[in-house]
Amino acid sequence: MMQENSPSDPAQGSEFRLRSLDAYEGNLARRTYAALREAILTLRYKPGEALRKQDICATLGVSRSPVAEAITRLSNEGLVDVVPQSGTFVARFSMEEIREGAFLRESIELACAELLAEIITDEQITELRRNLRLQKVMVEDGDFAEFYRLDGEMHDLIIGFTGFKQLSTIAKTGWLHVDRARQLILPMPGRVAETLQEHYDLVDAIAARDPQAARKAMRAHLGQLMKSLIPLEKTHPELFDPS
Amino acid sequence: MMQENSPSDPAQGSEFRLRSLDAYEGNLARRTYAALREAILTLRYKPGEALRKQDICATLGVSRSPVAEAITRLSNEGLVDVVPQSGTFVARFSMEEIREGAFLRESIELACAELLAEIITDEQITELRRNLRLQKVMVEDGDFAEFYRLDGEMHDLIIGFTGFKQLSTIAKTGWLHVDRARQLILPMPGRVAETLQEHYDLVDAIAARDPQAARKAMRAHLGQLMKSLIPLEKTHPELFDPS
DNA sequence: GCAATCATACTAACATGCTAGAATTATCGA
DNA sequence: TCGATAATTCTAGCATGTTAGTATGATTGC
Repeated sequence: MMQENSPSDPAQGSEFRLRSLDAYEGNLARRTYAALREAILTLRYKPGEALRKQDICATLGVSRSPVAEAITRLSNEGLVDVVPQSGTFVARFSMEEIREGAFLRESIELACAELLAEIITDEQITELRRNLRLQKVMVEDGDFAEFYRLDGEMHDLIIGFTGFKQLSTIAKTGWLHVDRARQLILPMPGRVAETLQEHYDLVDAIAARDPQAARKAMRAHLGQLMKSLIPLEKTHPELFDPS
Repeated sequence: MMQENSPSDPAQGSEFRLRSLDAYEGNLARRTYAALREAILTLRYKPGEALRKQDICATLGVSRSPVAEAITRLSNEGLVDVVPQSGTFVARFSMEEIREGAFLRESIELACAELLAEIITDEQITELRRNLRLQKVMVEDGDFAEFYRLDGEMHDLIIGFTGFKQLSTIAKTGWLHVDRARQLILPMPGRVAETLQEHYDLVDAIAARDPQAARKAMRAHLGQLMKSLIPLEKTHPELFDPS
């Protein structure tokens, strides 16, 4: 099996890319997992790149056990590919997986929105609206990072309001690949404003207790996102699975 | 933390409950995971029971490493609860988790059925119908185990026909808790016949390319299942999470 | 008899040694 | 010069030693 390193980064071995473990919580294995996951999702580890266990151990100051467990979890989530007796590689993008993640999230959130239209409380609507107001501020200030954080929080709120505890985790796991790909897109002010409007439409539909409209808004929203992701396969072919 | 063993089985230590690893495939860790998972899902390991790593190692003839990795995976799926520095316990049933698993699957399959209504091919419809004919035979013969296997296969087919590769795994992971609880229900011939009819309705709706009808059929199907699961909390309180 | 304390026997979590197999590089033959 | 082969150096996977924390049972003090 051959899986070339990026030829551009021969001397980046000294790992600046992993945050210290005490930025996270849990046991060593869980924290190691969190650190690696973040580095992969933010593209500090590049798709196709080999993951050197020894370097990771040295950088984080832990033994191979927690690192191995972390890699196993990442492998289960599809963020890394493990090749037996050979190596572990950061998974390349796959438009197929991205579509699948988006479909999964759409499935879950459509179902949640539909359910919520029946059971949502006024306090919960207020919380969603508050989140939207914050989003608006971030768009005005051009603080895209915080906007995306609030975006994620809003989706979390919608799922969480159903009362289901694990659903959000599952939705986010599927969403990982989408999130990683989204890092490649420079946020365009105009597009972000549109996104905000889509969020308004979605919350309005839920608040109006109109499942059909909520479905439509959710569809439109995710459809727009996919439209922005599809060109990536052409512009960054080296980051994608040959398929 | 206190988590009493079932007082009824003091001497069942000798593990008859795990199938040999060569019944599965993959590396040791994966096979160990599969063996434990099967034992838990078939209730050969009872909810609340402590999992003794040493016994498992001895029974399967492997070291602690693959067992530890297997338990980590089971923990991620919610099938076991790990108490740090204390012990690992087979997760008790939780009606909340069961509802959530059912909701997740419903979300996914509704979305799939809706999508399929647009893209399903005649060959795929034929395959579904063939599966139904087999189901009918099993109902006639009273072979409930095989019926349930075909049931699962049918759901897999529906999801798989969308072309998404991972979706089925996710749906099944959420379904785990439901599946485990279902082991407690004695299949009643009458109910199984009804279930078969629900399957017919579902496939008919998809084949007729009628998303609305497909949604309705799927809803009805899973609603019936939940109805049969709810009484379990009363009849087997010791297997459920105190909540 | 009963509550508090202590010793013991467990466990998960972590560190590390070992092995087989794959990729890479070096060596050799033409 | 080039292609095949052999040696080296990687790796994942597995086994096992070690540590720290928890639950349990015995012992003590009253």
